[in-house]
Amino acid sequence: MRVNIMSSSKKTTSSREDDAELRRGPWTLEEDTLLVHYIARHGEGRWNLLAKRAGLRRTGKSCRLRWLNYLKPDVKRGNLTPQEQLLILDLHSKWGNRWSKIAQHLPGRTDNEIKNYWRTRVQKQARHLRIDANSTAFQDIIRRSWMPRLLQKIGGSSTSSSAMTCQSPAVSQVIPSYAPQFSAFPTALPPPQQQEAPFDMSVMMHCMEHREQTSDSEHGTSSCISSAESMNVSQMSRLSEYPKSPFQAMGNNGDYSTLVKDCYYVDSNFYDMEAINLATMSVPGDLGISAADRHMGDGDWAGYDFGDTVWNMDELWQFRNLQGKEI
DNA sequence: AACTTTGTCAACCGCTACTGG
DNA sequence: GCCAGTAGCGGTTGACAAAGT
Repeated sequence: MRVNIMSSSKKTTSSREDDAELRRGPWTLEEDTLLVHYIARHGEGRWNLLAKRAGLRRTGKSCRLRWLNYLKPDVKRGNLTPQEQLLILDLHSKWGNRWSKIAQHLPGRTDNEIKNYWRTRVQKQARHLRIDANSTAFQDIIRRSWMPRLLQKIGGSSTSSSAMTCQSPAVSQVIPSYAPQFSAFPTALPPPQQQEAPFDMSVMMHCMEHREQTSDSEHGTSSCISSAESMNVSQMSRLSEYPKSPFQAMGNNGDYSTLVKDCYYVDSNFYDMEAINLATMSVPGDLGISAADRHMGDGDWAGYDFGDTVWNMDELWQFRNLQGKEI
Protein backbone atom coordinates (compact mmCIF):
# COMPACT_ATOMS: atom_id res chain seq x y z
CA MET A 1 0.00 0.00 0.00
CA ARG A 2 1.34 3.35 -1.01
CA VAL A 3 0.29 5.33 1.97
CA ASN A 4 2.20 8.29 3.20
CA ILE A 5 5.06 7.69 0.90
CA MET A 6 7.31 10.68 1.16
CA SER A 7 9.06 12.23 -1.72
CA SER A 8 12.70 11.98 -2.56
CA SER A 9 15.38 13.30 -0.26
CA LYS A 10 16.74 15.75 -2.82
CA LYS A 11 14.53 18.57 -1.71
CA THR A 12 14.87 21.80 0.09
CA THR A 13 14.01 21.91 3.73
CA SER A 14 10.83 23.82 3.11
CA SER A 15 9.63 21.59 0.34
CA ARG A 16 10.46 18.57 2.43
CA GLU A 17 8.36 19.96 5.19
CA ASP A 18 5.57 20.60 2.73
CA ASP A 19 5.81 17.10 1.41
CA ALA A 20 5.92 15.69 4.90
CA GLU A 21 2.50 17.14 5.41
CA LEU A 22 1.17 15.77 2.20
CA ARG A 23 -0.61 12.47 2.15
CA ARG A 24 -0.45 10.12 -0.77
CA GLY A 25 -1.99 6.85 -1.67
CA PRO A 26 -5.57 5.72 -1.25
CA TRP A 27 -8.06 8.22 0.05
CA THR A 28 -9.68 7.70 3.40
CA LEU A 29 -13.30 8.06 4.32
CA GLU A 30 -12.49 11.21 6.21
CA GLU A 31 -10.70 12.79 3.29
CA ASP A 32 -13.55 12.01 0.94
CA THR A 33 -15.96 13.57 3.38
CA LEU A 34 -13.91 16.72 3.62
CA LEU A 35 -13.62 17.02 -0.12
CA VAL A 36 -17.26 16.38 -0.86
CA HIS A 37 -18.46 18.70 1.86
CA TYR A 38 -16.16 21.45 0.70
CA ILE A 39 -17.20 21.17 -2.92
CA ALA A 40 -20.84 21.03 -1.90
CA ARG A 41 -20.42 24.38 -0.23
CA HIS A 42 -17.94 26.15 -2.43
CA GLY A 43 -17.90 24.35 -5.72
CA GLU A 44 -14.93 22.92 -7.53
CA GLY A 45 -11.89 24.60 -9.04
CA ARG A 46 -8.80 26.28 -7.61
CA TRP A 47 -7.73 22.89 -6.46
CA ASN A 48 -4.64 23.83 -4.50
CA LEU A 49 -6.57 26.42 -2.57
CA LEU A 50 -9.42 24.01 -2.16
CA ALA A 51 -7.11 21.38 -0.72
CA LYS A 52 -5.79 23.80 1.87
CA ARG A 53 -9.11 25.29 2.82
CA ALA A 54 -10.81 21.94 3.03
CA GLY A 55 -8.14 20.84 5.46
CA LEU A 56 -6.88 18.15 3.15
CA ARG A 57 -3.23 17.22 3.27
CA ARG A 58 -3.28 16.47 -0.41
CA THR A 59 -2.11 18.22 -3.52
CA GLY A 60 -4.71 20.08 -5.50
CA LYS A 61 -3.98 17.71 -8.29
CA SER A 62 -4.83 14.75 -6.15
CA CYS A 63 -8.07 16.37 -5.01
CA ARG A 64 -9.08 17.14 -8.54
CA LEU A 65 -8.42 13.59 -9.66
CA ARG A 66 -10.26 12.11 -6.73
CA TRP A 67 -13.27 14.27 -7.40
CA LEU A 68 -13.40 13.80 -11.14
CA ASN A 69 -12.70 10.10 -11.24
CA TYR A 70 -14.42 8.93 -8.13
CA LEU A 71 -16.53 11.26 -6.06
CA LYS A 72 -18.24 13.39 -8.64
CA PRO A 73 -21.88 12.36 -8.59
CA ASP A 74 -22.32 11.74 -12.28
CA VAL A 75 -19.44 9.31 -12.49
CA LYS A 76 -20.90 6.09 -13.73
CA ARG A 77 -19.68 2.70 -12.59
CA GLY A 78 -20.03 -0.81 -13.74
CA ASN A 79 -19.25 -2.58 -16.95
CA LEU A 80 -19.32 -0.64 -20.12
CA THR A 81 -22.37 -1.40 -22.18
CA PRO A 82 -21.91 -2.80 -25.68
CA GLN A 83 -23.03 0.56 -27.00
CA GLU A 84 -20.37 2.33 -25.02
CA GLN A 85 -17.77 -0.17 -26.13
CA LEU A 86 -18.73 0.37 -29.72
CA LEU A 87 -18.50 4.09 -29.30
CA ILE A 88 -15.07 3.80 -27.73
CA LEU A 89 -13.90 1.67 -30.62
CA ASP A 90 -15.15 4.14 -33.09
CA LEU A 91 -13.84 7.22 -31.40
CA HIS A 92 -10.49 5.66 -30.73
CA SER A 93 -10.20 4.84 -34.39
CA LYS A 94 -10.69 8.49 -35.11
CA TRP A 95 -8.73 10.11 -32.36
CA GLY A 96 -6.34 7.54 -31.00
CA ASN A 97 -5.39 7.82 -27.35
CA ARG A 98 -7.26 11.04 -26.82
CA TRP A 99 -8.92 9.61 -23.75
CA SER A 100 -10.30 12.83 -22.47
CA LYS A 101 -11.86 13.66 -25.80
CA ILE A 102 -13.35 10.20 -26.06
CA ALA A 103 -14.68 10.43 -22.53
CA GLN A 104 -16.56 13.59 -23.43
CA HIS A 105 -18.79 11.46 -25.57
CA LEU A 106 -19.44 8.93 -22.87
CA PRO A 107 -21.12 10.86 -20.09
CA GLY A 108 -20.32 9.49 -16.70
CA ARG A 109 -17.27 7.67 -17.92
CA THR A 110 -13.90 9.12 -17.06
CA ASP A 111 -10.90 9.28 -19.29
CA ASN A 112 -9.10 7.16 -16.76
CA GLU A 113 -11.73 4.48 -16.94
CA ILE A 114 -11.70 4.42 -20.72
CA LYS A 115 -7.93 4.33 -20.75
CA ASN A 116 -7.88 1.45 -18.30
CA TYR A 117 -10.49 -0.36 -20.31
CA TRP A 118 -8.47 -0.01 -23.47
CA ARG A 119 -5.27 -1.16 -21.90
CA THR A 120 -6.68 -4.09 -19.99
CA ARG A 121 -9.22 -5.40 -22.49
CA VAL A 122 -8.29 -4.32 -25.95
CA GLN A 123 -4.53 -4.43 -25.77
CA LYS A 124 -4.76 -7.72 -24.01
CA GLN A 125 -6.51 -9.22 -26.99
CA ALA A 126 -3.84 -7.89 -29.28
CA ARG A 127 -1.22 -9.46 -27.08
CA HIS A 128 -2.98 -12.79 -27.13
CA LEU A 129 -3.03 -12.68 -30.89
CA ARG A 130 0.54 -11.54 -30.86
CA ILE A 131 -0.35 -8.63 -33.02
CA ASP A 132 0.51 -5.04 -32.52
CA ALA A 133 -2.61 -3.31 -31.31
CA ASN A 134 -1.87 -0.49 -33.71
CA SER A 135 -1.32 -2.73 -36.70
CA THR A 136 -3.64 -2.82 -39.65
CA ALA A 137 -4.08 -6.55 -39.12
CA PHE A 138 -5.54 -5.99 -35.73
CA GLN A 139 -7.66 -3.19 -37.06
CA ASP A 140 -9.07 -5.52 -39.65
CA ILE A 141 -9.89 -8.13 -37.08
CA ILE A 142 -11.78 -5.63 -35.10
CA ARG A 143 -13.59 -4.16 -38.04
CA ARG A 144 -14.54 -7.41 -39.71
CA SER A 145 -15.06 -9.74 -36.84
CA TRP A 146 -15.38 -8.09 -33.49
CA MET A 147 -17.47 -5.07 -34.25
CA PRO A 148 -20.15 -6.92 -36.20
CA ARG A 149 -20.47 -9.33 -33.34
CA LEU A 150 -20.69 -6.55 -30.89
CA LEU A 151 -23.36 -5.03 -33.03
CA GLN A 152 -25.20 -8.30 -33.09
CA LYS A 153 -25.01 -8.32 -29.37
CA ILE A 154 -26.51 -4.87 -29.29
CA GLY A 155 -29.11 -5.81 -31.84
CA GLY A 156 -30.10 -8.91 -29.95
CA SER A 157 -30.56 -7.05 -26.74
CA SER A 158 -32.60 -4.38 -28.46
CA THR A 159 -35.38 -6.84 -29.14
CA SER A 160 -35.75 -7.72 -25.53
CA SER A 161 -34.92 -4.49 -23.81
CA SER A 162 -35.19 -0.83 -24.26
CA ALA A 163 -31.48 -0.39 -24.65
CA MET A 164 -31.54 0.41 -28.29
CA THR A 165 -34.74 2.29 -28.33
CA CYS A 166 -33.03 4.95 -26.32
CA GLN A 167 -29.91 4.97 -28.41
CA SER A 168 -27.71 7.99 -28.12
CA PRO A 169 -27.09 10.17 -31.12
CA ALA A 170 -23.42 9.29 -31.00
CA VAL A 171 -24.01 5.58 -31.06
CA SER A 172 -26.76 5.83 -33.62
CA GLN A 173 -24.24 7.40 -35.91
CA VAL A 174 -21.78 4.65 -35.33
CA ILE A 175 -24.05 1.68 -35.75
CA PRO A 176 -25.39 2.19 -39.26
CA SER A 177 -22.01 2.81 -40.75
CA TYR A 178 -20.48 -0.32 -39.30
CA ALA A 179 -23.43 -2.59 -39.68
CA PRO A 180 -25.99 -1.57 -42.23
CA GLN A 181 -28.11 -4.47 -41.18
CA PHE A 182 -28.77 -2.66 -37.95
CA SER A 183 -29.35 0.73 -39.42
CA ALA A 184 -33.05 0.45 -38.87
CA PHE A 185 -32.59 0.60 -35.13
CA PRO A 186 -34.73 3.19 -33.52
CA THR A 187 -32.65 6.14 -32.57
CA ALA A 188 -35.16 8.17 -30.70
CA LEU A 189 -34.00 10.28 -27.87
CA PRO A 190 -35.38 9.44 -24.47
CA PRO A 191 -38.59 11.14 -23.56
CA PRO A 192 -38.18 14.07 -21.21
CA GLN A 193 -39.39 12.18 -18.21
CA GLN A 194 -36.55 9.72 -18.63
CA GLN A 195 -33.86 12.30 -18.59
CA GLU A 196 -31.32 11.76 -15.91
CA ALA A 197 -32.30 13.38 -12.68
CA PRO A 198 -30.26 16.40 -11.76
CA PHE A 199 -27.77 15.76 -9.05
CA ASP A 200 -29.03 16.63 -5.64
CA MET A 201 -26.14 17.25 -3.28
CA SER A 202 -28.44 17.01 -0.30
CA VAL A 203 -29.24 13.43 -1.18
CA MET A 204 -25.58 12.67 -1.42
CA MET A 205 -24.90 14.27 1.92
CA HIS A 206 -27.73 12.35 3.44
CA CYS A 207 -26.28 9.15 2.14
CA MET A 208 -22.90 10.00 3.52
CA GLU A 209 -24.26 10.81 6.90
CA HIS A 210 -26.27 7.66 6.90
CA ARG A 211 -23.20 5.73 5.95
CA GLU A 212 -21.25 7.27 8.73
CA GLN A 213 -23.84 6.03 11.14
CA THR A 214 -23.77 2.55 9.71
CA SER A 215 -20.14 2.28 8.81
CA ASP A 216 -20.04 -1.27 10.03
CA SER A 217 -21.64 -2.34 6.80
CA GLU A 218 -19.46 -4.18 4.40
CA HIS A 219 -22.08 -4.52 1.74
CA GLY A 220 -21.98 -2.53 -1.40
CA THR A 221 -25.05 -1.94 -3.43
CA SER A 222 -27.56 -1.96 -0.66
CA SER A 223 -25.86 0.32 1.77
CA CYS A 224 -27.81 3.36 0.70
CA ILE A 225 -31.11 1.75 0.27
CA SER A 226 -32.59 4.00 2.83
CA SER A 227 -32.28 6.85 0.46
CA ALA A 228 -34.33 5.00 -2.04
CA GLU A 229 -37.24 3.96 0.00
CA SER A 230 -39.55 4.46 -2.88
CA MET A 231 -37.93 1.74 -4.92
CA ASN A 232 -40.23 -1.05 -5.81
CA VAL A 233 -39.42 -4.70 -5.55
CA SER A 234 -38.28 -5.14 -9.12
CA GLN A 235 -36.05 -2.14 -8.89
CA MET A 236 -34.54 -3.51 -5.75
CA SER A 237 -33.86 -6.86 -7.31
CA ARG A 238 -32.33 -5.23 -10.32
CA LEU A 239 -30.08 -3.31 -8.04
CA SER A 240 -28.70 -6.48 -6.59
CA GLU A 241 -28.03 -7.79 -10.06
CA TYR A 242 -26.05 -4.82 -11.12
CA PRO A 243 -22.33 -5.44 -11.39
CA LYS A 244 -20.63 -5.10 -8.11
CA SER A 245 -19.39 -1.76 -7.11
CA PRO A 246 -15.71 -1.19 -7.68
CA PHE A 247 -15.66 -0.04 -4.12
CA GLN A 248 -16.65 -3.47 -3.06
CA ALA A 249 -13.97 -4.83 -5.29
CA MET A 250 -11.49 -2.67 -3.52
CA GLY A 251 -12.54 -4.23 -0.29
CA ASN A 252 -12.63 -0.93 1.47
CA ASN A 253 -14.87 -1.86 4.29
CA GLY A 254 -16.33 1.17 5.83
CA ASP A 255 -15.17 3.42 3.05
CA TYR A 256 -18.03 5.72 2.81
CA SER A 257 -17.33 6.60 -0.75
CA THR A 258 -18.97 3.26 -1.35
CA LEU A 259 -22.06 4.79 -0.03
CA VAL A 260 -21.72 7.82 -2.20
CA LYS A 261 -21.49 5.68 -5.25
CA ASP A 262 -24.22 3.39 -4.06
CA CYS A 263 -26.52 6.34 -3.99
CA TYR A 264 -25.99 6.73 -7.64
CA TYR A 265 -26.47 3.13 -8.36
CA VAL A 266 -29.78 3.43 -6.72
CA ASP A 267 -30.69 6.56 -8.53
CA SER A 268 -29.56 5.15 -11.79
CA ASN A 269 -31.63 2.08 -11.34
CA PHE A 270 -34.68 4.20 -11.03
CA TYR A 271 -34.25 4.89 -14.67
CA ASP A 272 -33.15 1.43 -15.70
CA MET A 273 -29.43 1.56 -15.95
CA GLU A 274 -29.18 -0.50 -19.10
CA ALA A 275 -31.58 1.65 -20.98
CA ILE A 276 -30.60 5.02 -19.76
CA ASN A 277 -26.84 4.88 -19.65
CA LEU A 278 -26.54 5.87 -23.22
CA ALA A 279 -29.96 7.27 -23.58
CA THR A 280 -28.99 10.22 -21.49
CA MET A 281 -25.87 10.92 -23.40
CA SER A 282 -25.64 14.48 -24.36
CA VAL A 283 -23.21 14.48 -27.18
CA PRO A 284 -21.63 17.84 -27.61
CA GLY A 285 -21.45 18.66 -31.24
CA ASP A 286 -21.50 16.44 -34.22
CA LEU A 287 -19.21 13.50 -34.18
CA GLY A 288 -18.83 13.88 -37.85
CA ILE A 289 -18.49 10.17 -38.25
CA SER A 290 -18.85 9.07 -41.80
CA ALA A 291 -18.51 5.73 -43.43
CA ALA A 292 -15.79 7.15 -45.62
CA ASP A 293 -13.40 8.13 -42.88
CA ARG A 294 -14.08 5.10 -40.80
CA HIS A 295 -10.95 3.14 -40.24
CA MET A 296 -10.33 1.23 -37.14
CA GLY A 297 -7.51 1.86 -34.77
CA ASP A 298 -6.80 -0.40 -31.87
CA GLY A 299 -9.41 -2.98 -31.39
CA ASP A 300 -11.91 -3.82 -28.87
CA TRP A 301 -12.54 -7.39 -28.11
CA ALA A 302 -15.98 -6.74 -26.99
CA GLY A 303 -16.71 -10.15 -25.70
CA TYR A 304 -14.96 -9.91 -22.46
CA ASP A 305 -17.74 -8.56 -20.43
CA PHE A 306 -20.24 -11.14 -21.47
CA GLY A 307 -20.84 -14.48 -20.01
CA ASP A 308 -21.61 -15.93 -23.41
CA THR A 309 -18.34 -15.04 -24.97
CA VAL A 310 -18.81 -13.22 -28.19
CA TRP A 311 -15.35 -13.85 -29.49
CA ASN A 312 -13.94 -17.12 -30.40
CA MET A 313 -10.19 -17.14 -30.19
CA ASP A 314 -9.91 -19.86 -32.81
CA GLU A 315 -11.80 -17.73 -35.22
CA LEU A 316 -9.67 -14.76 -34.42
CA TRP A 317 -6.60 -16.83 -35.04
CA GLN A 318 -8.03 -17.79 -38.41
CA PHE A 319 -8.53 -14.18 -39.12
CA ARG A 320 -5.05 -13.44 -38.05
CA ASN A 321 -3.60 -16.18 -40.19
CA LEU A 322 -5.59 -15.08 -43.20
CA GLN A 323 -4.13 -11.69 -42.72
CA GLY A 324 -0.77 -13.37 -42.82
CA LYS A 325 1.06 -10.41 -41.57
CA GLU A 326 2.53 -8.61 -38.65
CA ILE A 327 3.30 -11.31 -36.19
C1' DA B 1 -3.62 -25.04 1.44
C1' DA B 2 0.12 -22.50 -0.30
C1' DC B 3 2.16 -20.24 -3.75
C1' DT B 4 2.41 -17.88 -8.29
C1' DT B 5 0.55 -15.47 -12.07
C1' DT B 6 -2.61 -12.40 -14.12
C1' DG B 7 -6.04 -8.74 -14.37
C1' DT B 8 -8.00 -4.55 -12.68
C1' DC B 9 -8.07 0.14 -11.64
C1' DA B 10 -7.08 4.09 -8.36
C1' DA B 11 -3.55 7.09 -7.94
C1' DC B 12 0.67 9.18 -9.20
C1' DC B 13 4.05 11.44 -12.37
C1' DG B 14 5.74 14.34 -15.91
C1' DC B 15 4.60 17.21 -19.26
C1' DT B 16 2.09 20.89 -21.85
C1' DA B 17 -1.29 24.54 -22.23
C1' DC B 18 -3.54 28.21 -20.33
C1' DT B 19 -4.13 32.39 -17.49
C1' DG B 20 -3.26 36.43 -14.89
C1' DG B 21 -0.03 39.66 -12.91
C1' DG C 1 7.40 38.96 -23.34
C1' DC C 2 8.29 36.68 -18.94
C1' DC C 3 7.11 34.18 -14.97
C1' DA C 4 4.45 31.64 -11.59
C1' DG C 5 0.47 29.31 -10.57
C1' DT C 6 -3.05 26.32 -12.13
C1' DA C 7 -5.58 22.95 -14.94
C1' DG C 8 -5.68 19.15 -17.70
C1' DC C 9 -3.89 15.23 -20.34
C1' DG C 10 -1.80 10.77 -21.23
C1' DG C 11 1.46 7.30 -19.57
C1' DT C 12 2.80 4.47 -15.83
C1' DT C 13 2.85 2.26 -11.37
C1' DG C 14 1.66 -0.74 -7.81
C1' DA C 15 -1.81 -2.64 -4.40
C1' DC C 16 -5.11 -5.80 -4.34
C1' DA C 17 -8.11 -9.63 -5.75
C1' DA C 18 -9.03 -13.43 -8.57
C1' DA C 19 -7.57 -17.23 -11.13
C1' DG C 20 -4.44 -20.75 -11.97
C1' DT C 21 -1.07 -24.35 -10.59
